[in-house]
Amino acid sequence: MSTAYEPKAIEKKWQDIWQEEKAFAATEDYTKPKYYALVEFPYPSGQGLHVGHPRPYTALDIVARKRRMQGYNVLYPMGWDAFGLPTENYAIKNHIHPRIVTHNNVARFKQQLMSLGYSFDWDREINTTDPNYYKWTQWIFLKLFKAGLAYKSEMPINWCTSCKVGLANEEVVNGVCERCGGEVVRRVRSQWMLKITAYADKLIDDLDGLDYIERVKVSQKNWIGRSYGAEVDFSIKDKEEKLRIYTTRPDTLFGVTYMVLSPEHPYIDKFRDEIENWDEIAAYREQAARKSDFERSELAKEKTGVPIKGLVAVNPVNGKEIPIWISDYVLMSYGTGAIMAVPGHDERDWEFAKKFGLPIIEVVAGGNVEEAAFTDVATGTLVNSGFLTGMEVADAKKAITDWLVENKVGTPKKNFKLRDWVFSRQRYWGEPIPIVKCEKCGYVPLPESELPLKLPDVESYMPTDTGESPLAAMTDWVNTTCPCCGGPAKRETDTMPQWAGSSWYFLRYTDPHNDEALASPEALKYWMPVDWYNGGMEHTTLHLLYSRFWHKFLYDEGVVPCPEPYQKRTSHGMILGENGEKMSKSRGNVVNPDDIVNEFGADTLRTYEMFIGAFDLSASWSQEGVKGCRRFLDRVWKLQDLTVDGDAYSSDLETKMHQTIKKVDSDYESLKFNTAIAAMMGLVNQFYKKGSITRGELRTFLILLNPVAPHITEQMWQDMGYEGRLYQASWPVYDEAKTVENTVEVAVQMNGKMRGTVTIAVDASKEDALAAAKEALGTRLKGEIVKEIYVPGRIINIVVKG
RNA sequence: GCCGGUGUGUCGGAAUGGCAGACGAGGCAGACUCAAAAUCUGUUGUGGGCAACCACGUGCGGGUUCAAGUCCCGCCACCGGCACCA
Repeated sequence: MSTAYEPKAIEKKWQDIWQEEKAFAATEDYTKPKYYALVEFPYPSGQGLHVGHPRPYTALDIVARKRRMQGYNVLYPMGWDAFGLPTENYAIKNHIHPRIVTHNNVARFKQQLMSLGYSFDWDREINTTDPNYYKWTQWIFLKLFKAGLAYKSEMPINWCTSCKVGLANEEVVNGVCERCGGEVVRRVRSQWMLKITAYADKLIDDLDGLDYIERVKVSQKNWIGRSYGAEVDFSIKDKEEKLRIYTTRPDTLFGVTYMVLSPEHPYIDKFRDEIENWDEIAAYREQAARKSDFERSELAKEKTGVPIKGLVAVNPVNGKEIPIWISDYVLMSYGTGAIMAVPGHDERDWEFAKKFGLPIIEVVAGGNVEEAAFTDVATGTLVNSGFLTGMEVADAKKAITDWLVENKVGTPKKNFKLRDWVFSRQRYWGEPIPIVKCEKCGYVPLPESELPLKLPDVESYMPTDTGESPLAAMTDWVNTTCPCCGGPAKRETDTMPQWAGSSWYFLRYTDPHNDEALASPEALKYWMPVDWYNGGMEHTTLHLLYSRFWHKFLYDEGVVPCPEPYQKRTSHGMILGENGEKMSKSRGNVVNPDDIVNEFGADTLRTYEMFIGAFDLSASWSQEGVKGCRRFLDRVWKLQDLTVDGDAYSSDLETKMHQTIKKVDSDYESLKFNTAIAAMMGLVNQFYKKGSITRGELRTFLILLNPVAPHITEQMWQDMGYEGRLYQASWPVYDEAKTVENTVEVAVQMNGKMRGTVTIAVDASKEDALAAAKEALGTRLKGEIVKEIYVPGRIINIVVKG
């Protein structure tokens, strides 16, 4: 009899052995085939590890361990995305330096991750707050600056009047500060911006060659929001200036009945003297300016606006004079800040026209424009549209665009919803921006030799009243000399956002200790791109887009060897509390992974998290389910007592063995860990039913289970006296021919309804199969047979009439 | 409103158009035990029938097919994201 299964007695022991033997170190042998598996590195929060973390980590740990057993040189690294607001706020509240808070949190996280037995290569651990790391974050920023992709711009930010602090959009809830409930207003500040829009086309087009799950691609495309249309110049009566608009429906130009300017449109001030109802316009504009984003969207349903008296636009296609309105449903930040309104074929324009009694002209047949805007572009023929009348929408678009170009009143134009990236934070705990401002020379980049520009060790990192970064108070640090002219200059006091460090960290893992470059060209050439990257859906449009942007830029600069950082991207679902709600302290449904490891063991936690359900869907925690997985591992442990001699598979289980290898192998590849584990549970049940397992069967079984439950299997491997370590074993292969039984149970149906089963040879002829089926049906088979269907190995269906 | 996702036993969840409910949990019955826990064995969709068996059953309504949880059309509910992008 074996001793009882005691995870505590074996898990720490094997973790230490693996560490000592450098079992999972990626080697520098660039002749071997490589595999780079990556999970998003965590933000080391003060709460410690959440049970959500192990889900993706275990999933790719399974893939990494399997790849090693398949002979790959595997890179599976881990690190810390440690700059950020929560640490800074905690530091302020508790009067501990953020560096120390980070250090403590990282230590705790690392200890917790270690206790789960992940095969991370800990020699490559990185930390975004390490000056040796952020030196290269700053280096990339300088490259962006020199390439003209980093620039300063006036931008409104969210300002909490009570905390006196700039807030991220996510920190503004229902128009008030998330933390104190204080009023949030918009303040205009000069901010560093990154020109991600310069890569908008590539960020969409290059998705085609990538193995990303479809919904990630769709989200990225929608976020970038590319549209094709035309810019058209409307003349303004008795004026030289043209009113330029953007439209995706130039084909509807004959249906324009009015124009709308955004309240921020420069023409309003420009033509102030001509506007007869200036007071009314000014009042509307002020009202719009006062609205927060929240209020603007709340009031989105009810359109508001004021006609501008004294200005009249002229439609270039037919010379018709049309009124110009001002309304906040037109945004200054998209297109030209002005639109042509076609109420017959645009829902917003239709709503506005109905409210203010403006005319509606039908120019595309197919709907009833008095009832609703007709926006279908697939069907419909142009009417009331001069030379376009009679054309289909697609043809009309092309014809009118040609006409606009020919008559020099418009051009084809492509637009994006994507905005440039606001890259400044008025905070202490982030990477300093390596720029100084000189009165004479303007914004001057620090020379590379001065990197890293370290965060000064301030006494107080409290936010200031003025909305400036706490760094601004550090006059010794701020006042410097200009690298260009040597005159007095001031350092930039804003820091980078948390997204900066995570936008290139996957490159650093390939060569984490390099002092000469962010990574050596050889390491990058060998390891990149990442073969499989898994992370949360919440990072689809921010982190994933930002890091692709940086990578593409570095590719254009010749720093990295490939245009895309990640070949494959998958996403995991959330783990919810037992009540099906998101885990949170206030709901009291938080499960601490440490407790599960203590009570059941790391292997049980790993197995359960993989068994809980489909990997990409959210799943509710169940303590009973955890117990079931522990019970399974107990049964695995006791297989040792059933072992009999024999390196081969026993004849009655041979097929089952080959089937299970095939199933587990393919399920691990397609993230179907729950069914892989179910298959292994089924196999264990068979061993018990039979009452014995050969050494050869157990050996294969241990390898299959190892990626999920590495400690128990490694221990059993040793106890059974198999050669070497289990982590060094080779992944088993199956024989396709041996995955099929000689005889098979086939369902028998009559008129498509189940009537029983027959056991026949797997390659039985149709005649034999039908004969067997008819015998099984016996007297129940009556009436005239009209059709007989036989799908070998699957089903026999006899269709009768009468 | 738009985009994406999800609806299957008591619960978590399985099912290349081919035996719905694998696997796990829970329940019930039994074995072991003085007893309980643990463990082991059996059983477990609903209704009818002593039984063989029959009928019904994958959110709702239609359809295609010899055969639909799966494909098509039209809805409903819930979850997540975006929100006047011309």
